[in-house]
Amino acid sequence: MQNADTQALDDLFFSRRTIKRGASLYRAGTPFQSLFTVRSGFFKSYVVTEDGREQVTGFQMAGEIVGLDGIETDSHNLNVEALEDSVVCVIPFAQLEDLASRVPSLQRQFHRMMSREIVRDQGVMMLLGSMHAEERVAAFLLNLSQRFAARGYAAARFILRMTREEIGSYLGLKLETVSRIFSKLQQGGLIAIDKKSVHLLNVTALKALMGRTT
Amino acid sequence: MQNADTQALDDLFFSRRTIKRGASLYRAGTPFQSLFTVRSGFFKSYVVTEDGREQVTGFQMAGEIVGLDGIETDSHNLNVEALEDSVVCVIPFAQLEDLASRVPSLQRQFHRMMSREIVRDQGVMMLLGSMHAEERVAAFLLNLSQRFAARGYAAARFILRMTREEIGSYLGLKLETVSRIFSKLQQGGLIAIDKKSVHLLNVTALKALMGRTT
DNA sequence: CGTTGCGTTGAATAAGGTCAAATAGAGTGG
DNA sequence: CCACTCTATTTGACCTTATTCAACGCAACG
Repeated sequence: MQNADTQALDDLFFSRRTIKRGASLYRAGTPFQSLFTVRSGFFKSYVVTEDGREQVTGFQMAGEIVGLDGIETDSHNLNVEALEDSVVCVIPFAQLEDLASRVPSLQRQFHRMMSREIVRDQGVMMLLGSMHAEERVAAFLLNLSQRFAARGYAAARFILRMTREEIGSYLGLKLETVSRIFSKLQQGGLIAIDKKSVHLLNVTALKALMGRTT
Repeated sequence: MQNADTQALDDLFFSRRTIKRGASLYRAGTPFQSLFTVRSGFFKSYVVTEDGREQVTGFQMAGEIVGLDGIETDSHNLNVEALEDSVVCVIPFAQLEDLASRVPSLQRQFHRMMSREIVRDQGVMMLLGSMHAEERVAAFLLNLSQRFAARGYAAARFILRMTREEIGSYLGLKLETVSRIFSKLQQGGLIAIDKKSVHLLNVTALKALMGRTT
């Protein structure tokens, strides 16, 4: 969802860090020191309960920010893992706060970014709380599409970096359900999907699916 | 979830505003100018989709903060409504930002607060995405209990300010399901519930319910 | 009192979940 | 390069859970 907002931060040009596919950017419980903006690649963030259940809370792509969960307690509350080889820009938080207090526009920018994260999460709550499986999957695809488009990638054709299980976890569905719905959408001619590569054929119909009053 | 954090803000002592039961503190789409801390009373926040579905995104009680959703776009994304006659403290945001940039501890406080909101939302996502109806209700009661306790009220005995339908919306369940689960928990001796007044009889068992590996 | 909103409960139904099997790739080591 | 393994995905059959529909009770209120 973040658009040009992170630009201001990126321009500060802090150090970079490379994270290999499957590796963690940070883990829950570890000390919080920096925020990260994704330069390239793809991440998932998730929480794990005591009893071992894992809930994906979001996917982050280039241009988006990661780490806001750590500010509250000075230690991270989420796990963030690269779904492909990725590069992030490291923004030491102390430095950012200091700078923000002296540059009002940066402060503003930063606050907007946090607020956006809150609003985004509430959108997910909406999705999880009041949509049916099919609507969730449609919403998920459209959201990805929109984010890719916002970054100059093709809106209608993209690669799913995550597994069906991760999608399911994010959407509050089982992986089989996700798979079935993909198949169904394909049969309906709304999308073409082969493994990880998706092609949105009928965006209008997908949007209609989302808003259906079941 | 907010504890003494809002204290720093409250101490700034901005103007107050009274909201009658059923009245809105603010509505989605209206311009954002201020944050609010709840001095007394009880609120619900919710979003509405184009097709009219309503999703409750949270309940706010004394000591908690409201309005963070408005920062991003300078207009509110949520609706906030009083569930009983309430009083809030109005904090003009421009003033807060200005002050924060000059008082590092206040800046820090404010950032923590936003981060806490993000973490809280992710907790709700966990709840909605990976818990069963019974676990959700247990989690809901325990969460309320904990928040009441944090404010010096009785942890085991409190009044539900919201209807079954609002609870259901928040938990991603239908009101009948919520009602049934209350009845079941009561039969199991975990709680005593009569209309809006709840008494938690076996907190340990409720916690166990939450963490069950179904 | 009648009405209205909220809550409870039962019976039937539908939506997703679970279990299981088959297939297809991707990555690995020889 | 090939065989082998492991993981991801798809699909079917069946089952469980929560929803839907409906009836009823209760309390507040004009």
